[in-house]
Amino acid sequence: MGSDTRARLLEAAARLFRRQGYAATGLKQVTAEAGAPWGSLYHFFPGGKEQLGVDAVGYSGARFTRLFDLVYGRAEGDAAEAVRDVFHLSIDALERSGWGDGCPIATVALEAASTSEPLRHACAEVFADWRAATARRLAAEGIERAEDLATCVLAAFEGALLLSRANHDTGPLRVTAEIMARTIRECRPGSASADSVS
Amino acid sequence: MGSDTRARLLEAAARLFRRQGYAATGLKQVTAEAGAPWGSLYHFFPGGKEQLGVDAVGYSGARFTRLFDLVYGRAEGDAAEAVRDVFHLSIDALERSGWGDGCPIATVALEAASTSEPLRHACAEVFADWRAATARRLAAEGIERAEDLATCVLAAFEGALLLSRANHDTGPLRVTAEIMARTIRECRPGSASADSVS
DNA sequence: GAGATACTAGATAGATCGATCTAGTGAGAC
DNA sequence: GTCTCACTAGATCGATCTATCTAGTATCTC
Repeated sequence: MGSDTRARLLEAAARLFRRQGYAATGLKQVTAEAGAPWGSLYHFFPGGKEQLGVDAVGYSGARFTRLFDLVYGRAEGDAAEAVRDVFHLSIDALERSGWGDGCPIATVALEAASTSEPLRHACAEVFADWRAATARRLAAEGIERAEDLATCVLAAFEGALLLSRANHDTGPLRVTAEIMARTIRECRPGSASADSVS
Repeated sequence: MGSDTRARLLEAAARLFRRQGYAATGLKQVTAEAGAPWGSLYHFFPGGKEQLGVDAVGYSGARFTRLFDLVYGRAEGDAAEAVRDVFHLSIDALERSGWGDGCPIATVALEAASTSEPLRHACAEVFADWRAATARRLAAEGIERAEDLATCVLAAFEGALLLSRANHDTGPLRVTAEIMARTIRECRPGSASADSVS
């Protein structure tokens, strides 16, 4: 047992979907990148391309959830600092990969939003996980309405990643990181404007 | 002169790219949707699919720039209110179209970011226009670092649109609109935390 | 009317797509 | 040994893709 072919296929698919999207990625390219025979693809993913997509989204999503939990679990710094760290991890990944490694889910999510219900649902679940991880970190600091703030933080992160990738410039990620960190600090209990909302 | 075939092709391409992305949209589908003959496509867009993509991005981008200027040019409400209005325009479009009409650029931008330089550049220019329009509106209210705040607002908008589309739920757009409106108000001169940054 | 230009119309090419199918290989069960 | 089953290997299918090519039609100029 134990052939790692399935894992290699999943990894290759995740990498290609991240870089060039779902529709632009051919299954032939996936098997070539994975060094796997064509026949193995339909052995491990009898549901074809859509199943491979769903599984790859779940795979990438889980990997990033672990990464979030790692950063959020660190002792140093407050929640604002932790969020800043997440942004800067993406900055590094973007620069190191030549603007290739953005969000592993976003492209597929947009492509599938009105096209494939299983794929869209898989993306939505990943986003929910990321949001929940962020919300827990915010709530640990006593921030009220942590769920809503986490939604906004995740949205700003995804959007900034999109802008930075499109512009080939890390500026949007850097700027957005600073402003969101300040926004988080202002939501802390005891902050001057924390309860200016209700 | 005066055949509107080119305009119909552009409109159909923009609509399809918005809904299902660049790679997933076939040129056959574009001509069919436009009611245009196949031959006309390469007559008006000799550069093929890529030129059609670049032109469609510019077309959609200009249309939205006009829409932004319209909303931002209104007399009623402050900048925070205006930004809120932009978010809610998208909420309406999303609901009316059954989650189809998101950002007309974002999907293509992500697909092209590491794939087609001309296409990526076209998207970057559109984003720059949108950011500039937002920055002007913010600066008109005396907000400092309006460019940076506009970047953040645009990022949050794009990200919230992505999340709402993936979740089939306007919640992320609504929540993010409120938080960004508050953030803008806190950046106004005279606000308690306006100069707590430097 | 003649000729040039702009556009329409669609056949066709050649490549590639996702998916199915058959045949073969290899390791473990008994 | 041999039976079984997980997996490999790739030929093959029909559909669809982008792009090119040739004709034909309409419209304007002169």
